[in-house]
Amino acid sequence: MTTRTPRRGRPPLADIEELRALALTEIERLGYGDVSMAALAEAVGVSVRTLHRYFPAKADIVWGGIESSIEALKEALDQVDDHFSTIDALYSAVLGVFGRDSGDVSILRARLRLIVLSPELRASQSATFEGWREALVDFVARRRGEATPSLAASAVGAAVQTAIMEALSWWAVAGDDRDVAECLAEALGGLRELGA
Amino acid sequence: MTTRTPRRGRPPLADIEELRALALTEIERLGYGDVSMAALAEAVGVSVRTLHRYFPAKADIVWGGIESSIEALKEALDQVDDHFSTIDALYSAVLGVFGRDSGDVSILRARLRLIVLSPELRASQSATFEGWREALVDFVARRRGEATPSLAASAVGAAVQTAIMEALSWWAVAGDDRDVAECLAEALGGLRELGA
DNA sequence: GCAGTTATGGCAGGCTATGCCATAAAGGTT
DNA sequence: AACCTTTATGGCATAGCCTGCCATAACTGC
Repeated sequence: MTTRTPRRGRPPLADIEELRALALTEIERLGYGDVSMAALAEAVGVSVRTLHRYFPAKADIVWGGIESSIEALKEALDQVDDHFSTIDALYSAVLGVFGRDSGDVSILRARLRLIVLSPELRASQSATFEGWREALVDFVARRRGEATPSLAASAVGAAVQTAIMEALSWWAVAGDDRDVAECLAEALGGLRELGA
Repeated sequence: MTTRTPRRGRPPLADIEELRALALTEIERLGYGDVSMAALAEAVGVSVRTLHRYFPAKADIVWGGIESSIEALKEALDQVDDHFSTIDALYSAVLGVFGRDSGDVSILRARLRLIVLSPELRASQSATFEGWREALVDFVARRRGEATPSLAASAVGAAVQTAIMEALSWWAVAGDDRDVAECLAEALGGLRELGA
């Protein structure tokens, strides 16, 4: 891709995704709040300073790991049938991203579980989280025929994101008796009934 | 009220609300991110350690200042006419808390402005914020006839809180051409139209 | 005056995060 | 080969938030 530059100076020690995978293993083993950047640095084999260069903030290790889901969400939102209502379109697109059971999604679920179960991570407001919300806001604005998102679109987009996070939270902490689709349907369904 | 205990040991140096007022003045003067706990401690005249005892976290200085709004919100939600739809009831209650122009609310607005304009504060997920959401979730659950909040109620409550925060954000950063009621109406209106 | 109680404040330490800079490792140039 | 440029690394210092521990201060009751 774009990483095909011939490189001039000293080559990096490792790929960022390798480091992330190693770090996430450690985080899942010990818990996000109970493993320090120093411990992570030792676990993945770089200095603390370098680790901070790969991941500006500790939360980025986890949040950045689901960055690809934003692109997937955007694509899914673009491909939804026009005759769906906005909320149905959102449900369909989100389910398309999180509901499938490929290996990718299995990892994605583990990451989300990590985020959802760690208050510090939920609050962290990472760039990934922002991008995700932006995608939802843009979609809502488009549906409303707005060139630039109004307050209404921003509020709805952000609200939907919150509802989705809530659904994923319940799913993450629930036993095996509920699946993602069910949780998402209930959460977004509640939103749909609000107007009635 | 409940503070009428006869006191045994050493009396506190100051009332927590006095400290909060002093600290908030300093925070509003310099900006939340640009004033350290050390600076605040000096400004209000207590040690850093003691300041941390009054306010477990820096964010609590600001968030705690709008704690009373939770009670106000709960009361307002209790008194809404039953024939209002859920979303109308929420709009009416929230407007009742934030829309009036008493001196109290003027201070409340300043606090909210502070929170809304500071990313660190928005993300902080304070106890006050949690309590506020809890009130909304409980109301939604009650409306849905649930003894204990379901996922749907939790999602809707949290989503509504997000929409409200978005409305307050726009209002806080907007010029003087929009008032709170207008912003809240647009944000919640967007949510209402979602089901259509 | 003495004991018990409560609040304060200093100190040490752990944590995340950033700036600065010397050093290492690669490619290109002469 | 020697040297320069470029890029990455890692160590050091620093700032800031937060907590535990403990000595000390201030007030009440005996």
